[in-house]
Amino acid sequence: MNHTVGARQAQKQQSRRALLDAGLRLLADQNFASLGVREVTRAAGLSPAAFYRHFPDLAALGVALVEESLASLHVMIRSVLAGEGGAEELIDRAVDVIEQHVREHQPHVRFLARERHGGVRRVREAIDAELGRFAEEVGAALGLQPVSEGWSEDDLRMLAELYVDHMVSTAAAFLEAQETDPAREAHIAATARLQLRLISLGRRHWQGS
Amino acid sequence: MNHTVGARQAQKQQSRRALLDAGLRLLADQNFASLGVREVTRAAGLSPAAFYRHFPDLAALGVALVEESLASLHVMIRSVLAGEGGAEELIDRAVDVIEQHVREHQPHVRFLARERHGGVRRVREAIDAELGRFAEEVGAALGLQPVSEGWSEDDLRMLAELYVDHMVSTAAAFLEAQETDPAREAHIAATARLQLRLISLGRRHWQGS
DNA sequence: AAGTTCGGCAAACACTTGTTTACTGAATGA
DNA sequence: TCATTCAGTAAACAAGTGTTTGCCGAACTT
Repeated sequence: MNHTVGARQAQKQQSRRALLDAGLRLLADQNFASLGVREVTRAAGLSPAAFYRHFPDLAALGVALVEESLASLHVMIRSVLAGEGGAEELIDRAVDVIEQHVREHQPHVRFLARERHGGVRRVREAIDAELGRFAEEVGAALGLQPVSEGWSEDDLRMLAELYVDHMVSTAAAFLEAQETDPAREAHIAATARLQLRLISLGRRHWQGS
Repeated sequence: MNHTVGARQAQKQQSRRALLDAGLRLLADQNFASLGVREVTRAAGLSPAAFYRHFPDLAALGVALVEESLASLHVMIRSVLAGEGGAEELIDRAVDVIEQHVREHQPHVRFLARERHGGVRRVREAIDAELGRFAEEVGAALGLQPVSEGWSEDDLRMLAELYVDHMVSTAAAFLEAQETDPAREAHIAATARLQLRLISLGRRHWQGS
């Protein structure tokens, strides 16, 4: 939608990108609340004042990062639910996709994990709202599966939230493993698969609430 | 063990407590990494230099808080597993106890939720290690239940981790609800109960991995 | 070609920060 | 009673902070 070009806009976008990237890079080993304007601009190669040409606040930069991070999440969920196959195939694919996603978007995922319960309210709420919409999307997709015949709206939502929470926990575990003990990754994946199988077993025997 | 008295020691312990309390209070709306020595001592009514009579580091204070927080968690788990009753009663009691625990130890729980993936490695690792031991305790308790006949060690551990992760997610949800929309608490409790019922259903039909 | 817009800069504002220093004075022990 | 211990203090250190100011000069518009 925003294919305004012109050397002016282009360079502005470039600086904005530099700020976002610098922020994300710094967030590798500190949390958002302890980030500083000067720190970010220094890492981006800009002057402190330049920051305010792009964001009114540091929190605004945080919200922008949330949007970026979750856009990639929505892409991910679709690639899981899109394919064919039974429960087993779906579980395997889901865990694979999560693992790969964490590897490829490590900074974004870490940002989400860290700030989900972090100290900056606006960022926290943005994440929670988006994870809610995420659960809704999962719930709708679950409703289309044959296994869900006879399930109420509420029960579907409950199940979707269970899946989303499990996904978040798994992603966080992958993250921690990748930066401290990569050998654990396979074990985490195996555990996650078993847990999903157990949940899907409970789902098949569910009689409604 | 430490019933050393003497007016001297007593007052020192009192100051230490003041520092811990002040820290915990400040952590209500910021994360640990952005905490400052001056900030804590100011809130505790001491001079900045006094801090170093008690802790070498701010991280040391953080680790002390982790220990406090998790002691109360272990007490909690025992009070859940101690009682009698079938799966349904156990689920109801578990959710009740979590809800009550979050209410009574809000600052500690928030601290754990926030710093579990927070920016200070030493604190993060202390929490993760303790949650691991926690899962172990749950796994052992699960193994004693009749439903677990024929379950392997690994499968029990997998199930225990699922329960612990679920407990953490639920606690975090209660926390968020309590400070933004207390009316949601009942709904969260109901959802958590349903999810636990679904898991326990899967558990009854589990054939082993 | 002349005029306007505006992203970026250096400098200055009034703070806050962690940590060390030399000190005070009450509790302790001989 | 007198000497020692030691939790707590005020003051100073150099270095960091967010935000505003006036200005420059390249990119745009007319």
